[in-house]
Amino acid sequence: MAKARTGRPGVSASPEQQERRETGPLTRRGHARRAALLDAARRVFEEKGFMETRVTDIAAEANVAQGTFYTYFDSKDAIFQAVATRVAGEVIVELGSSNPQGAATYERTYASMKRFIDSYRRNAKILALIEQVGTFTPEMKQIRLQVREAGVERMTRIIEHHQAEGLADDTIDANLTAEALGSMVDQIAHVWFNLGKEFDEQEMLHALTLVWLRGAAIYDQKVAGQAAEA
Amino acid sequence: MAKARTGRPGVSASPEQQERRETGPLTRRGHARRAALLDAARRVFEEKGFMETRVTDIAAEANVAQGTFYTYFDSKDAIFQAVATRVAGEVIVELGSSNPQGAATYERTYASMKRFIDSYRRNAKILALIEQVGTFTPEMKQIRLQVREAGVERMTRIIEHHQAEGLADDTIDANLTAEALGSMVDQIAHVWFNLGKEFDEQEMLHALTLVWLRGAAIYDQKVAGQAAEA
Amino acid sequence: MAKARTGRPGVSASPEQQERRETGPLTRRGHARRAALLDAARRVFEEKGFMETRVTDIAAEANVAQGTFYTYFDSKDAIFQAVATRVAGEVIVELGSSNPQGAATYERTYASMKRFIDSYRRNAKILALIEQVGTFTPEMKQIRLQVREAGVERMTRIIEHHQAEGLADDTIDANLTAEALGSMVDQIAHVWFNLGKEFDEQEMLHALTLVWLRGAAIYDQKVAGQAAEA
Amino acid sequence: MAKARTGRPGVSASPEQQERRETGPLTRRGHARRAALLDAARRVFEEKGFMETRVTDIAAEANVAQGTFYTYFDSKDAIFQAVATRVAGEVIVELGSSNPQGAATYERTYASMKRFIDSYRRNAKILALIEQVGTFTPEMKQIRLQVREAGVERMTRIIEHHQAEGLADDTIDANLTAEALGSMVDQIAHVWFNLGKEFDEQEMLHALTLVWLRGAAIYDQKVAGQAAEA
DNA sequence: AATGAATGAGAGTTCATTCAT
DNA sequence: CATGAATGAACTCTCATTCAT
Repeated sequence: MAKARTGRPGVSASPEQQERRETGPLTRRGHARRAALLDAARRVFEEKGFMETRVTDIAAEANVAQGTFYTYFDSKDAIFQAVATRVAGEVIVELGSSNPQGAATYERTYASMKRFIDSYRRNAKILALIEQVGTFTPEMKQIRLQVREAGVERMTRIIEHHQAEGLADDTIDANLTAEALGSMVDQIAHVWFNLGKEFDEQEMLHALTLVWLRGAAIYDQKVAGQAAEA
Repeated sequence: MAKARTGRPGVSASPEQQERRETGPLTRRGHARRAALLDAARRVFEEKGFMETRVTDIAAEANVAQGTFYTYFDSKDAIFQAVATRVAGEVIVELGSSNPQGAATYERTYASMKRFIDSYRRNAKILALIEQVGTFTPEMKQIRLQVREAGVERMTRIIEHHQAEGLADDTIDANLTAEALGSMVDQIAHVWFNLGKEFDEQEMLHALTLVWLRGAAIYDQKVAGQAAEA
Repeated sequence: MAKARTGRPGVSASPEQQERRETGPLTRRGHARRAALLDAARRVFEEKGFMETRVTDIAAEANVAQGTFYTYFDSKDAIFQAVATRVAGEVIVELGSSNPQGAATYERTYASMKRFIDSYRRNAKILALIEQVGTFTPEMKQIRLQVREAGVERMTRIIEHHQAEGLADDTIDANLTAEALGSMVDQIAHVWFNLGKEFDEQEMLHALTLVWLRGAAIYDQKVAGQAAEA
Repeated sequence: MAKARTGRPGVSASPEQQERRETGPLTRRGHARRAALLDAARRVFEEKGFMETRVTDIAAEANVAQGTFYTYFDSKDAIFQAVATRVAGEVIVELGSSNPQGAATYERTYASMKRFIDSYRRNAKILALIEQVGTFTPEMKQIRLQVREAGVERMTRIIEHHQAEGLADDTIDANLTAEALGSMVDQIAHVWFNLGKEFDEQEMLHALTLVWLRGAAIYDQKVAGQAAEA
């Protein structure tokens, strides 16, 4: 009789169909599929970018039919948000896992920089996409800011710690300084890995470390020594 | 740029129309039309973003028929590139216009920061779009890098000037340091005006100025003074 | 009915499942499930109409999984037909249950009208859907005509009875007149309950009764009296 | 660069694009195209019904590309409404064009019935579709009621005219009687031409005419004569 | 040189139906 | 028998670009 009125835009899915998408998969197999789709999506997004990625591509990469995609995700935007949230979470965890205690010596700061740069490099593509998609979606802007915030907060705590210990100029605003220095590292990584400008890793890490310590007004012998030699 | 998939594939524009586009407008009226389209495009792009902007919108905003658009520009991509190039040029000129001679005192540096921030604020939307579109087009990446380069180069010269005059630690790499500090300012402006994080203008400018001077290892009384007071 | 285009074309259901559908439910629980699905379907169809009803909705309303639906019914079309047949049967029974014997006085005719109108009102939504779906399915057209036929036949018998008793003009064609008068009542009910035109119940029943008695050329005192008064 | 984000549901057409649809075609060629599409739509709707009609079918029938359809109409629903409105208007005009003056003799009434039946037969398919689509769209319900109203009003005036002239029982409610009798004729035509029940034209017209005159309580010699003969 | 209409390849999404567990 | 997930053919609508006038 009546053929299916399939794919008619403007007619939204019946509530019952959407429920599963909201509830999440119920069976073990369902969970596996969802995860497979997420992984596939990450790979395709990294390869093709957001706009060039088609839902078809993701489904194909995950070896499922197109319709299956919609069992788990509402739309391309939705799965991107899921991927982005996961990556953002990972990056935040990676940054926070390091031990920021003790004095910020040149070596420690250098190691910290290296850790950030490595983490960024690994996730550069997705981070860039978050940035790009953030242009049209407020949610992505939030995620982008959260990643940033994690880094900035950590820097703020380090600076405050040094100020409290008398190891840093305590007349400066720790938070704003951290905002500035965090931005510096963030942007260098972006220019490096996303815009494709090439830097020598060691030299760049050295430069960042020096500027960071000086900018944070931390009294460090090596830095001071360098200044003294001048 | 990547080929558009729509239109009438397989059928290319008639030779005459092609030629007209390549020659550029010859008459005075033609020039005016082209300028009107560029202005309209900038406005529409700023309002709607790149993806959401339709060629129709630009034509309507410029009060010309849709077909007329293609008399002056090859494609949506082409007009965006034209807009971007113009804005980038303006920004570069604005940054370069200031006088970087003389010692980089706190006041001068602060003023310089303010100039940059103001310029960015005025052009924030288009700069963000350049960034966004740069995700898929190498040409835009280049333009983005050029804007950056202009700022970085200027900072490099300032640092080198101070090093030559004995007013700054000359053991540091002037160029890499400029890259870092330039990134800092750039990114702060981006977070501020595009991601919408709010900062107190004076405080932020103060913080940026201090970090800049310290990070560049410039010997300045006020900065030193502050450190001394601590 | 016309073939559905979706699903997994080319792959037909496994023989076992096919058989189960044809045999009908054997266990007591099976019967209950089938009934629950029918009830649920009626409710959903009434609320959403045929096209907007999804198999999912019916399954959810009946608290069974989607797959279970197909254990009992071949398709959405099939369950609609089952619902329609049931409702049609009920309506036919309701109409036939009244006692058409004796002279068709004003009071009796009025009461009969009222019974019809009430029955229609109760089943209006499904009757309208039968009509609607009848647009594409011959089976539904048949069911629609059967309901009608039941009413028309009954009216035919009444008229013929009166003609035989000398209580009505016997030069008129009893059957065609019944067709006309049956259509009248049917359509009024449709306009009233489905198209939403509002009528005063008593006045409308009065008007229908008068037209019916006059149209059927039945000699009734009250009707004649009214005419005489004029 | 960016490929067209074509057909992305959820993103509505830019205002400028929609404008033409609202303004209507500006050139003569445009008007012709619009008319061609309307004609094509009517043909396809009549052949396939509403649900089975695809926008593709209409475009093909009108010998235009799919996209051209959307230059003139928002959607399938929109063009159906346009077709329906036009047909409804035609029917209303056809009904109103006849001259209802003078006494409603048997012959005049018979001719009037014939005119209605012929008009309905010609437009039966579309009228049925209006009915069907009316199930989901209030606008169609309105159009359907308007067509009805035109007929009912005309009948009301005829009855009132006769009542005023002393040629009809003036104790009956002219309007409700017209509602009843109009419904009768309407529904007979529907059953006849849409549900496919076959009637002998002359006999049916005769029956309708008699019932109409009697039901409207009009004193006519032939009718009275028939009654007298009985 | 300008206009307004024409084009058509696709992209996203739905849902009846089937199948593995 | 029940369940929940899988399938994929359709179908609608968009918009960059071209063309006839």
